[in-house]
Amino acid sequence: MPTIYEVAAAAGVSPATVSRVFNGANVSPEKAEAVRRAAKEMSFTPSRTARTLRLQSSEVIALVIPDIENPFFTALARGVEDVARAAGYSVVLCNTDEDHEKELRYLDIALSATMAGVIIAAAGGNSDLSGLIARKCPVVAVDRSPHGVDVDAVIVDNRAGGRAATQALVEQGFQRIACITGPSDVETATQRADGWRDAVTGNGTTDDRYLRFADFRVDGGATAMSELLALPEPPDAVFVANNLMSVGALRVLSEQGKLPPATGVAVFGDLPFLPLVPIPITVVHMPARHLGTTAAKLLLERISGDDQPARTIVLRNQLTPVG
Amino acid sequence: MPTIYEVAAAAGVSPATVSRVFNGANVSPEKAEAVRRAAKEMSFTPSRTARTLRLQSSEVIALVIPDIENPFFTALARGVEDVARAAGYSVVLCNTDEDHEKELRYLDIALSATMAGVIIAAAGGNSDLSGLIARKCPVVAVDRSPHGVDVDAVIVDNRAGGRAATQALVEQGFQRIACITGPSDVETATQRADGWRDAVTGNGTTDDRYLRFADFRVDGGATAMSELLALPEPPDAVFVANNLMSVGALRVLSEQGKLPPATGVAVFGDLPFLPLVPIPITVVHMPARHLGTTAAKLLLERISGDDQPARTIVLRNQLTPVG
DNA sequence: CTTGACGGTGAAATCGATTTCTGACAGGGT
DNA sequence: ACCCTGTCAGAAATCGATTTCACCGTCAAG
Repeated sequence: MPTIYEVAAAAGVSPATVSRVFNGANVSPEKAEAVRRAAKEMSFTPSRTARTLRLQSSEVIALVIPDIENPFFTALARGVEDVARAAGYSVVLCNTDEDHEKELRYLDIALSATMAGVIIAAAGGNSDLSGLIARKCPVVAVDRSPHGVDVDAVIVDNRAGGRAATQALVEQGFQRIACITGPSDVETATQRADGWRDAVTGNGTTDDRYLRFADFRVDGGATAMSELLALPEPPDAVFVANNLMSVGALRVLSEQGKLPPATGVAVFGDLPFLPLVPIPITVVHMPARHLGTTAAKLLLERISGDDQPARTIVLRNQLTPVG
Repeated sequence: MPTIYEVAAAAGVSPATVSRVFNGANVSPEKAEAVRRAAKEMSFTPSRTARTLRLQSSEVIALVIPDIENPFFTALARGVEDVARAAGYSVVLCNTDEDHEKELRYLDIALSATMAGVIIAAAGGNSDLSGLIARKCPVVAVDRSPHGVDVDAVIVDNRAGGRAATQALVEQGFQRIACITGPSDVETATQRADGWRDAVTGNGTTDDRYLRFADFRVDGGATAMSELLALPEPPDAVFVANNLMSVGALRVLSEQGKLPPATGVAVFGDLPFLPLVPIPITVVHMPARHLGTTAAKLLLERISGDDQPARTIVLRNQLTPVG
């Protein structure tokens, strides 16, 4: 790894001049050319580490997500990346696995590596962003807005989405509509369940025996579905609050020969890789990529010094009717 | 961001002592305690940037993949992450989008940030790893082994997998077996197609009109399938060389009412989120996570100084029969 | 009582880039 | 001829941690 000093020596100038060439300051054409030749010659790349240390900031933003294997979050990541790259920033992806400890570790890294900012889909509700806030590190919450701290957030209207999905089941004539949602300490999970409750109230059984808190994963969805079907009076329809759990739920329904249209199914969030649509289910489409691009834009604004009070942007979901 | 100097001042010791406390060198219990108290008090975190600059290496490894939205690569990423984290390393994910320029940029970053090592699923065959090699930066190739350079690699037997998948179609009695594979400059694509050719030779039409080079993406798979079906004598079966393209291909087959078992379908690689298995297709299961864990282990060995000649590890695929 | 070893500590050099400060020099106006 | 302005370039300080080197006690062996 050649350094700026070696390049300077080779080009017969001072390190300061080399730095100026690479940062677009005023340098005479001849010296600039000499520097560029020497740099190319020895394939010199300025050390980001040294640069970051000196400037106390880097062009890297951290994207902290709870589950890298969920297509929703990878689509979101693509959105973030597109915007960030266009602005000259690199994105590093941090997978927390819904684990607060891992999350905290990554936030620590973001700080101690003086990253430019953080976009976070918090694991659980009570993520500790206090360190970032105290250090004035720009933060944008996405998909889930953490409890208690006031930061920019980009979310969807979970309650309205849950309500609309459930409402669709009501209109299809189902009577006992169950709900499988995520962990009770995750805001998106409870809000979607609230939407379900809104829609079933007065339109069927609101009985909380039909409500299951699972884990936003395939197996959790399957387990919850099995439990529901084992009830004395099993539900005739189910609203599943995320994409992965719907996979599990549908598997169980399939095993028991109760696939739609026998059972009504509405899902919050899409599964991008279904080769065909053999089964009629209602889907609340999530603008995953837009969540990412929007969050990235907000973050870039903050990074460039914008310090207006925190904003919350609510994107719209779209309901795909049964088809 | 408090520095080691401020902690030293608060604890009444020298910065050297603070450093020693945090790195487990010999320090008297009282001073150590004082340092720890002061550090906690002002919630001090050592600057990774400074540390990295001084040590000329960081505990971060870069994982460079061509498509973060492909479940295969995210599963692989999980594997890498599990092993890396257990060894105290952080993983940063770099998505190249099959773009050589982006890839080169990320490799440059890895170098200039003095990362501990790189695991790369190369975009296209002729990725330029020469910079890494010249700088002796540990590299492990995964899934695809780059052309021309001799580095550790963890791969699967693509040709054997392609042959087995196609052979299964032969045994099911299909006559005109087509092949949809990836870009012709990606090794995995051509090898899988070679496997197809092995199996169809003498067992049906080897006509290269039945061979399509697509892009390893959903839409590419769909387009290729449409073209194949539009042939004067369309194929009665198809071997699709990756998971995403199979989604597109099956969509087209569905639209034309030619879903399996009417058409034979065999796929290299799995789609994890199929809620049910309504259609009988043959799947070559890829050990994605194992590819990741194995690659990470190799890399860690290299990082800790192992300099034996490069190795190639070939993992086994498993054929899931029609079901 | 001297010598050597050793644990504990601080001062200062170091990693590689950026930037301020300063000086040299050229050109234009009076 | 003199001053002022402006451009270009180098010396040196700086970012924050690590580590070498030197030094001081203390204690044990001779």
